[in-house]
Amino acid sequence: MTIPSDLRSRKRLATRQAISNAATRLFFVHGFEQVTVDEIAAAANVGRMTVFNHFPRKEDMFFDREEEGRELLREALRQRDPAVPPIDALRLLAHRLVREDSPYVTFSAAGQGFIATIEASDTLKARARAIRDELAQVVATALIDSTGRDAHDPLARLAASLLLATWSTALIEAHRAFRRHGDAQLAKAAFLALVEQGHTGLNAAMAGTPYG
Amino acid sequence: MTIPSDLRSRKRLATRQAISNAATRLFFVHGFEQVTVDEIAAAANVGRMTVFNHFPRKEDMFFDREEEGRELLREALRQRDPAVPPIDALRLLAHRLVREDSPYVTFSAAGQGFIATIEASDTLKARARAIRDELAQVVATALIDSTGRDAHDPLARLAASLLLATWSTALIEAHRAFRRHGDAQLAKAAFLALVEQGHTGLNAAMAGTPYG
DNA sequence: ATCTAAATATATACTCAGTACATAAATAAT
DNA sequence: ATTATTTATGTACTGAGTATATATTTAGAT
Repeated sequence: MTIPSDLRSRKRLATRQAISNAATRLFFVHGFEQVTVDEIAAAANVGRMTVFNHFPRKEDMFFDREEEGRELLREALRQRDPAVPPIDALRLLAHRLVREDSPYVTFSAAGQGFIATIEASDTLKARARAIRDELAQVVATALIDSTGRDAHDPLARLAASLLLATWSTALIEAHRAFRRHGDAQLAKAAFLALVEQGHTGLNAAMAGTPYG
Repeated sequence: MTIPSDLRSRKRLATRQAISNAATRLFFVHGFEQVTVDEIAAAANVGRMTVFNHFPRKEDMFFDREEEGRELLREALRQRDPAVPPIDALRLLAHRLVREDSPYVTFSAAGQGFIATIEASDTLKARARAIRDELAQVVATALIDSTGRDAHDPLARLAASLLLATWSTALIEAHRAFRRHGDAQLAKAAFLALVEQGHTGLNAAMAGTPYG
């Protein structure tokens, strides 16, 4: 067992990036289903098998950076002020992301292309839903960990599910608002307004539980 | 243009049923991914193309009856007492389904097999999520129709999304409860308890809006 | 009953994602 | 320089889904 040297991992990362970039560009232009893996391999100047070596599924080239989102949620819960209930910590995270212009809540032409590409493909929509459920699982686990409740507590899963439903709806609707009015500030406001509305309900649902 | 006669549609339906039955049985026994379309065609005594003629996607053989669920929601909203807010009408629907032993909220060994088969397959899980989103869309549309609000009202979508998140979580957790305790009554109680909890939040989120 | 048109079933040949397995090329470590 | 390990890639396969053509069955009219 040897620690991977710098040159090797940098080369590997470069190859991965080349593939991801070529793929994303092609997906944006022609649509996900219209681009074949062979075309991506050719565009990235690698063999077809190299593509699958880095990305087990075609969708993974589009949804790179999944892990970041997961880590964002985990961190926010881990580093929260103990006086702040976990769910509220995530509400504050939403505000912070907007304040700090995080790419997750940035509305721009590029972002529209990203969303439009997803909306135009059943496969990408399916993957987006799967990611939403994975994030809900992360939140549920974190909620359980930070309250010391039973690992199978259905309440934690309900809270997590409602939270992710709120966030994803808020994101989608904010993108819709941006598409209609072309105003990024307005879209951000719409995002936060829906997050607040959802969290109002979430707090009510969890009032009197350890998650409230 | 001729109206399809009885014999024809009965034969077509019989073929469809034969395929669906053969497929579902094979999926239960061997798992979704392990069964090929060729095997299904053989088991149902039809040609391979006939399978795709009736079911565009392999998953469709498993999730037959989708339309029923959609219609159930639409009907509940259409036939509701005007004094009852639309969201509450759906809460009452949940109770009615349990009271009337609807297959959707019945917990049994067969139901367990159904859920277990889904849980064991990424493809089926993806389809289940897609159906959840389709139902959310149905609810959102119905909410908008029954209140006369703007067709793009983000609040309706948020409400629908929270509602479906609640229901699907409640269903999954009830199945988990049944798996652990083997008690159908307990599972039903767990289902209703989570639905109530979710709707408490939903009502709070929608208080002061036309959907409350 | 026979003929015609429509609906339904099926055969053939294809595309493309993803897998299994083998091998080559590059890099690390001695 | 040699050997071991990682990374890239080639070949051959499986299986879902599509396109298209054809056969078979049923409906409806005369």
